[in-house]
Amino acid sequence: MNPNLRIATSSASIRVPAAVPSERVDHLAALDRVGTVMSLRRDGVLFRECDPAEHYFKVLTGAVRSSKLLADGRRHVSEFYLPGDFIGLDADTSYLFSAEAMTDTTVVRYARRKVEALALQEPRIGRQLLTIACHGYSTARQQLVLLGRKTAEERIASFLLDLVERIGDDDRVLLPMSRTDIGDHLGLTMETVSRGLSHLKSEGIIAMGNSHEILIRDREALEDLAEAA
Amino acid sequence: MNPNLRIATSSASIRVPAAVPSERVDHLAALDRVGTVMSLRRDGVLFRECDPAEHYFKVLTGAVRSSKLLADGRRHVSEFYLPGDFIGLDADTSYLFSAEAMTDTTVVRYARRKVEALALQEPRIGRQLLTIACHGYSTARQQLVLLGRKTAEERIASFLLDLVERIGDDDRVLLPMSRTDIGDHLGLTMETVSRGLSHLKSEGIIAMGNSHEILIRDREALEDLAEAA
DNA sequence: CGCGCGCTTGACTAACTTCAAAGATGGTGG
DNA sequence: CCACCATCTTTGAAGTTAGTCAAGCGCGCG
Repeated sequence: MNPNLRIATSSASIRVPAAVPSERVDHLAALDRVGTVMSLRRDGVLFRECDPAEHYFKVLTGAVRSSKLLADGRRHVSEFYLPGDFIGLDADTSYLFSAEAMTDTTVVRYARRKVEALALQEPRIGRQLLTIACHGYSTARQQLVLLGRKTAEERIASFLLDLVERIGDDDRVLLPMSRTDIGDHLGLTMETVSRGLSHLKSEGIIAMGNSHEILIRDREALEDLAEAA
Repeated sequence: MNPNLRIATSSASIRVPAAVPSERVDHLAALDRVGTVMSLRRDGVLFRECDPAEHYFKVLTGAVRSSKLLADGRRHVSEFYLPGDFIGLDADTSYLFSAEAMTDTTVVRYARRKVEALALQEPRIGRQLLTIACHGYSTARQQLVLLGRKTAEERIASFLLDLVERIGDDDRVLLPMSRTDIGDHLGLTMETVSRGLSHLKSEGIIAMGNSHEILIRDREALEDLAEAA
């Protein structure tokens, strides 16, 4: 058993991710009855690529990274999951990516079998799952544009704005991930990410407390950079 | 009214895309009753980015390109839709991408409102939509790895294998799209795509009849290139 | 048969990566 | 509480991949 993954006893209220559109009410409440809350330490593994996909997860606190290794060691981080985010809907019979906690994290774990059964009984649950899947699909397609056609600095600007939106407080955000994680997410190297951030700082567009605390000083300029889409 | 888009009279049988996994039966049959068959000429527009998303579509014959323009004219092609593929599930209230026919094409058009109503009545329809959305999500995430971490030649190899799988006949495939479309899909320029194909040809890995007819001569070598994932 | 558009190829350039080293940061134990 | 060490980040210089610009080819359509 993975020592980084411990099952806690209590239940928990789960909030809908702010970014999921068009659905005001959280019909997933019924799901909570079939969910188990778990705690993971930093670098704890939720699942690995190719594991049989028997569970869905939802992040309560902390942050999870979804990644994949190519044969020669190149890594791609396809998503960062933050509080409220649902994990695993893209999986077929096996997971296509690994998922690891980037900081100490709590998640709810749902048996996939039970969720599917519930969805067939209660159309509104099915509908909610569909909404989540469509939102993930849509977000992934936006990221395709970023990786396919944006420059390094545009990618970094888009990334910062996205994170501020999701876990920022006004114009301030604490990055839960390393420069390497960001690079692997944006299709860049750690060094290019670092240089990009330094450049944004030297332009007065952002400020940094420590290297993980970002302050947006000129949101308009950042949006112009992210632009394009 | 768009002259490239004409509504035909007949109904049509719709096959499930071969690539959608884990669902043997096509519960969408009930949907056909609420669908309208339409024909589009080459370059005909199904919808544009920002149009209100009032319809879903499914390709019957031909090929559709889903693309987005950045402010300065850079273009990204996020998906190619081929016979059997369902279009529009990622959209929220507006479409996020434009969709245009790459060749003469027929599609079925479904009113989104009617589909949603059906899905709530009939859980298996909802389940089928969920499967399609998850498949799109999963495919998009695979493409993120390609754009984020693969080299030009690896991208081209992956692309060819994907197309052969979807519309190829054994080891032969007719590309319905231009080099520019392929480049905009793979995050490359037209020239790089052309050079990549020429190089694969010079290595004896593929052969070309005319520039749109590709023959896989050494599938193993192509898979090794696409590899990595 | 000729014309036009898309594809190919070549030479040069730019953006990002790689390799390397120095600078900060934060966690731990004395 | 402070000092040390490991780790992560920043910065610099050189290298590589893919992009840009430009010219010529060839297929397919009229």
